[in-house]
Order: sequence, then C-alpha cells, then structure tokens
Amino acid sequence: MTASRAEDLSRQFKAIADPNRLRLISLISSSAANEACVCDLTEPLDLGQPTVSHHLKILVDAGILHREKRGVWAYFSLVPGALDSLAGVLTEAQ
Amino acid sequence: MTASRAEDLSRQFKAIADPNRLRLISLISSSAANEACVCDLTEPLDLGQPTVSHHLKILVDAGILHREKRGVWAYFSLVPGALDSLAGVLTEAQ
DNA sequence: CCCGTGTATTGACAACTGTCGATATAGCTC
DNA sequence: GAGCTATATCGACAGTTGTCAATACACGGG
Repeated sequence: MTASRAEDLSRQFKAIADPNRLRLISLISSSAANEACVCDLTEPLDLGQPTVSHHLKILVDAGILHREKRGVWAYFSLVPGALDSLAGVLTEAQ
Repeated sequence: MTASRAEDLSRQFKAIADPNRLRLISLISSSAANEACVCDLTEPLDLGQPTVSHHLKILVDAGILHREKRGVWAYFSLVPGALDSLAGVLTEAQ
C-alpha cells in the first residue's frame, strides 16, 4: 500500500474512530427516513449542539454523511456505499 | 448503539485509523508466511524501530495483530477474523 | 423589518497521539 | 559471563482532537 493511499484511508477511518460519531451513524441509519437533524441528535448523545455539529461536519467532510438543508433544518443521511467501501478495504486485507 | 459498545468499537477503529498502521497491516498480510518481524517493517515505513514497535503494540492491544516471539525475533501476524469483524460492523450499519 | 429558532463557526483549553533519542530487557553465540 | 543483536520501554516534545461557551449566520413568521 502506498503512503498516500494509506493517508486517504486513515482520514476516513479517523472519521468513524470516535465513539460519539459511531453513535451518530447508528442513530441516523436507524431513524425513520434514514435521516436526522442536529436537534434530534444532541439529546441521545448528551452533547452540546456545537459539538454535535462539529462531529457531523467531520463525517460529511470524510464523505460518510450527506448534508441537506431544508429551511432552517439540516438533515443528515448516510452516503450510499461509503461504509461498504471502507468495509471492503478491511476484508480484502486478510 | 450503547455508549460502551461505541467506546469498544472506537478503540479498534482508532487502532487502524493511522496511515502507518494501515501500511503495517498491509505489509504483514502480503508477506511470505503472513507474518513479519520488526526488522522487516522499519525500512519500508521509514520509521525508527521504537516507533514501529509502538504501532505494533497498539495493533496487538486492539486484538488485530498476534505477536509470537521466537528466539530474539518477534513475529507479527493478523488475528484471523479480526478485520472481518470490524468490516461487519460497517456493512450492518447501512 | 424584527424576533425567535436551528445550525455553524470561533476561540480556548485539557487530553491524547505520533515521533524520536536514550535506555532497558531478552536471548543467542562464543 | 561478555558481547552482540532484536525488541521493548521511557521521557519528552510538537501536533492533533474533543469539548465547551460565546457568538455569528440563516431562515421563517409575525
């Protein structure tokens, strides 16, 4: 594996390598329309709104979540195939 | 997902969320007998021996690598199924 | 045009992480 | 046991990360 490929992959793994971000992914994927807004996510995680917004931005920047603004609300959903692609890296390694 | 489950998973993802550790995994899995010693790994990564030993310890503590000492050499190999188990978490999430 | 509300950004701070040099430990060979 | 070699541990340091309070921005309703 080249160094730059390893850098790219580590950026994505770093994005999900945080307990609160793993819970965000879990909450979003298991919610009604497979999407959730920030206000739905602060309470179950017991974190402040800026902190949740920060974590969501990291996941969006990593290409794992999609952000769609409708009116005042920002709805977050999983990018189809993003997690599968990361999973593939792990299964191919062994 | 419970908070403690998320903590456990994040510990494993943190272990692989580093470019040099991803390369270590790649190097070990693609080497001859699916194992390698520290001395084989320092040169391709261009890191010092203490640093490589440190990264390997993190992977062993996370249950991803197995360490077997034979004489003066320490041979590292993938723990069967460890990466598959992590991959499963990602595919099930979506 | 305000006001209220949902979200994003900024600045600050403690905690953690990756790296290195120096040193310690373990095991082989003579 | 002495010396050599492979590996592990320690101490230190810069850089990064997660969190919060404060603030800014964006949008809809009156």
